[in-house]
Amino acid sequence: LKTPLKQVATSQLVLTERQPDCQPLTTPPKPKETPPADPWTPTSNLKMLISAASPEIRSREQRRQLSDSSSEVLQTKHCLQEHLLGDEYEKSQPSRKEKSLGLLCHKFLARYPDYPSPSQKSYICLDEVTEELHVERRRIYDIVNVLESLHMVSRLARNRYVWHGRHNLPQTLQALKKVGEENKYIQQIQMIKKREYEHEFDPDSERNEEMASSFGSSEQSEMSFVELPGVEFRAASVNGRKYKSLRVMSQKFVMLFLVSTPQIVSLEVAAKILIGEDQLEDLDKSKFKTKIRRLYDIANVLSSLKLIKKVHVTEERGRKPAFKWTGPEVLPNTQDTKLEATSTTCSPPISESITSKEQCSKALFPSKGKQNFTRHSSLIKLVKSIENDRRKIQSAPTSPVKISASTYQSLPVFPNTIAQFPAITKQQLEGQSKTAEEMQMKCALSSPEAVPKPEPSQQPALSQPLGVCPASHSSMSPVILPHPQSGVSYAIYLHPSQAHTMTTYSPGFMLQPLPCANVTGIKSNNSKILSKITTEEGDNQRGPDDPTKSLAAEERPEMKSETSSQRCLKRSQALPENNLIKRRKSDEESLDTSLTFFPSGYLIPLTHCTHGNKAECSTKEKAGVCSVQHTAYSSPITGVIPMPASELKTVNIPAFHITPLNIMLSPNSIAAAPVLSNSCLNSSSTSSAPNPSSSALNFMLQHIGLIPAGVQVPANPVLQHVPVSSQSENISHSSGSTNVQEGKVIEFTFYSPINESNFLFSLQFLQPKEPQEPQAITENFFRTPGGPNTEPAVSANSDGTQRTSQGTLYIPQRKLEVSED
DNA sequence: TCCTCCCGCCAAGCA
DNA sequence: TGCTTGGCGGGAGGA
Repeated sequence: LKTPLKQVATSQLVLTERQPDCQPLTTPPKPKETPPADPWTPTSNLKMLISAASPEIRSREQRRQLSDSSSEVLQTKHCLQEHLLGDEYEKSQPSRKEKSLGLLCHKFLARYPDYPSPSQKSYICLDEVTEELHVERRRIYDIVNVLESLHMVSRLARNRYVWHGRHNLPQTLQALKKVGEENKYIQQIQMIKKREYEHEFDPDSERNEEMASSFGSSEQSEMSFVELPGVEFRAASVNGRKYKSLRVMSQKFVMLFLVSTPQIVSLEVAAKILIGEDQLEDLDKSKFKTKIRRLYDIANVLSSLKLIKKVHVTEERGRKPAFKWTGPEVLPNTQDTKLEATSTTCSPPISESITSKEQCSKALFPSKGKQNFTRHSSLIKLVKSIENDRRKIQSAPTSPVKISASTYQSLPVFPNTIAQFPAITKQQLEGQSKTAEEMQMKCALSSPEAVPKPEPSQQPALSQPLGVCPASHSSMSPVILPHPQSGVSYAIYLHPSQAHTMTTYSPGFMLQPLPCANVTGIKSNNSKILSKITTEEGDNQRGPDDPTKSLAAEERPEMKSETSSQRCLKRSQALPENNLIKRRKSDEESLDTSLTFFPSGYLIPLTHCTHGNKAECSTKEKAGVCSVQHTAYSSPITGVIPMPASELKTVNIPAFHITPLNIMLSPNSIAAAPVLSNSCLNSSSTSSAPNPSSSALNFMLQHIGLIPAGVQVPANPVLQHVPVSSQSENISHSSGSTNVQEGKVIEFTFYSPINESNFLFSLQFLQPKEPQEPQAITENFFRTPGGPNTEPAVSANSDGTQRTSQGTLYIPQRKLEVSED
């Protein structure tokens, strides 16, 4: 371990002290010397305590100490300090040069080894760095962003980065070179130079238009971050800012060097190219100046990395600042198959569909090999979604420790591609045709081995995702997957008629532990589609007379490894019971860690299942109904088939859970029953409406896309019709939610800000007394009047509320014009 | 004078 | 509401 640089180090000192092989693997201790102007007085002691308590104060104080010499500020300081803050203070202030980003970067780099041991990860805590380097966070971000662009660091969590050193540099440079070539930066540079030669840079519109068209002809487009497999891009910002961030700019800048011959790039040319990519129409001076500023920032960091060196090029117009590449030579790519660096647009440079497909697939599903790639532009949405998820992970206060690439890829079942599954499936959904739907239904019904792959033409570049989707992909609804050790079953419900959702976006596709053994599937009236229910228990759980044994065996491949389930269980159990949504989100965000995933359907775990833990479900062949034979009692679960708001999709909410008693909807975990156009269910009174479980309700609404994630509707939504309960409530649940009497039907409308529509929900809480009744109820409940193969009709009430015919809730397209009630 | 780039405002996003 | 992150441009230091 090497002692870090002293704060007062001059640039020369920094340069001499920075040794490439120094290996400070941990954050070095804070330098002991105190600024001469800030002696250790009671006041300063107090200040220290205060600043220690608040980063903001700390930062402010640092700012003051470093640069604030105004008397106004000084008056607030200790008299002794103030006494010393005169000339002496100013003299003690580092000069502008000493505060340069390049020097700061040297200091920063000196803290970490160029090639850290893979076994020992160096973590970067921004707070520590800013404190120890006596610098504002903002400056550290500048450095880190550039380093991130070279995959020398990666964001781990809030305030926390991982130091990779230069291990990834060759790969990164090669990838950048490839992307640069594909983006035809050489031509752009030549074009700009040619123009400069012919004319001075002229912001006249004509010239700009030419330029714009030229850039357009070169098929430039917004480029996003070039990633490396295993070095995940975890930008904090998931919005558009990311795409003009310092990271991206830095990569582009490096690309220019790598594709140029000689490897000298002037700031002006670089700025023009970067501007040209971003906003061709705004090729104004201010933009140019801003780009130049940023390029200086980047160049300072790259210079500190000894990748570039400042030079000057002399042209007709005089001396111009430029930079020369002094980094490692990047060999040309001779084997494209080995280097999957693609333009983020992916589309223009890669013309062949297969290539494009493969590349995009690889971009989504990086193999373990040393492949470089960028993301296909068409997948930016997916990437955003993924990054959004990831960001949530990293931003969470309890962000998990980053999983290294090796860990990532050594997960028993899922590569890190799983983390992208929701987005992938979402993408798939958007492009789905009916044929695909049928195929997916078959897929869902078939064994894992028989999972049909979508037609390439329908889902270009995504067949791979499907191919690698978990075997559970083929799980049909509902499926009980017991947890072998705990006896807690996992279940997934998927309404047969919604088989197309099997591969569609399913925010809640992860499994939740379902501590319930008995589940009844919902039979669809669509004869073509059969529910399938399986149970699988651990060997120590399986009863000898398990009627579903064979089926379970068939489904066994769908079970993810025990470790996955266990982790899921543990994680889930560790979370508060009453925080379903958070749990779901949290788990969802942890996809890449350990969870078992199901492509569709989701669960609200039973919060109370203390009696039974064995699933003994018999598959009612073709009917897909699992009758319950156990005497175990448990709370029902709710399942909702998630669907995209972008399409008019049917949504079935079929996850009724049948205990030996009956089918029922948990009072504390609402089952959103399909809307009945004219509620055939009992309804009469509007008083004393039972409150649906807030968490379950929100869970449902969020997952069917009616409210954004994170938005919570009150526990008592707008209940419009509250049918009278036919039975007295005798189920109690510990979640604290209002008890709901069985048989009670709650009908309420909900205005979805996302869809800008009103939706009418009917919720029924059932608890038939006979075991067989639930099936009938279920069937009735989900029977579509039109009969099999008939799509339920959507009806709009006069008030604009979207109603569906029996059994299905239709979610309208976004922007559907319905009255907001 | 102009290059260089520090500095910090402020917005976005998230918890 | 507070914090993190980072885009952005004013304007100052230095050559």
